[in-house]
Amino acid sequence: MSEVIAYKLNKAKLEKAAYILKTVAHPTRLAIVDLLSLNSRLSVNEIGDILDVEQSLLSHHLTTMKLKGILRSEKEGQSVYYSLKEKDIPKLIECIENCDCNM
Amino acid sequence: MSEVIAYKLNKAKLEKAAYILKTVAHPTRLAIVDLLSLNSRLSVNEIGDILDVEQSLLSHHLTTMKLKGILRSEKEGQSVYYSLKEKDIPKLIECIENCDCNM
DNA sequence: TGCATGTATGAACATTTGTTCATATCTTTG
DNA sequence: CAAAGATATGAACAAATGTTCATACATGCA
Repeated sequence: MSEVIAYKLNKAKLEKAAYILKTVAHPTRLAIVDLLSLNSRLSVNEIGDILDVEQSLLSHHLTTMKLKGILRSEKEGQSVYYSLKEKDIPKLIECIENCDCNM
Repeated sequence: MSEVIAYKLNKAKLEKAAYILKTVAHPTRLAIVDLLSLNSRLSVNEIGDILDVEQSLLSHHLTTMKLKGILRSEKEGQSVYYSLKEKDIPKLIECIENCDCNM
């Protein structure tokens, strides 16, 4: 007769967490987070130059990340500056860096 | 004349991190991590009962997670017990829980 | 006003992931 | 050894994501 084994997360939390993680789980988007954790704000152009990502693709990524609450943006002249909205996100990277999972 | 703005992660690290994050970024797989952070090991059956996931689907998830170095498994009689191989992974969940990103 | 620059958008397509289903394998027990 | 239980596997299909391309929009400047 097995006991009910508890787990702490409910369905909604699990879905939300997965949703956020998915948003970040991409090399380019991780790089953006990393970059913005070291530089308080950067324009789309600057990010594109540094990461060497094509303009439209980068814009799609940024839009997604903003939509999901990870980034914030402010328009200034013709440039749009993005910055981290969620300060805890870079911790994910640290956290992952310490793991030595296989590939 | 803009300076080169450094970022700390190289391409390989970014790809690896994204790869691990992707593996975890799924409600069922997060639940598995959560469950196994609270119970040192569980059989496929137990996990399936608790999470109410169909056998084959669960097996696919577990196999993936094992392949990517997140879980470990040991066969015992007719059961297979899974446990967390990577102790830092549950930290991701905590980390994410503290964020208040949009949905 | 018209051109250049910076950014966004949307549709089409490509690729990756998730899910289901049928079936195989292994182990235990009658 | 046959049947039942636990888990894995693989192919087929479905759905979600990533990428590209063409083009639109906004802003600043000649």
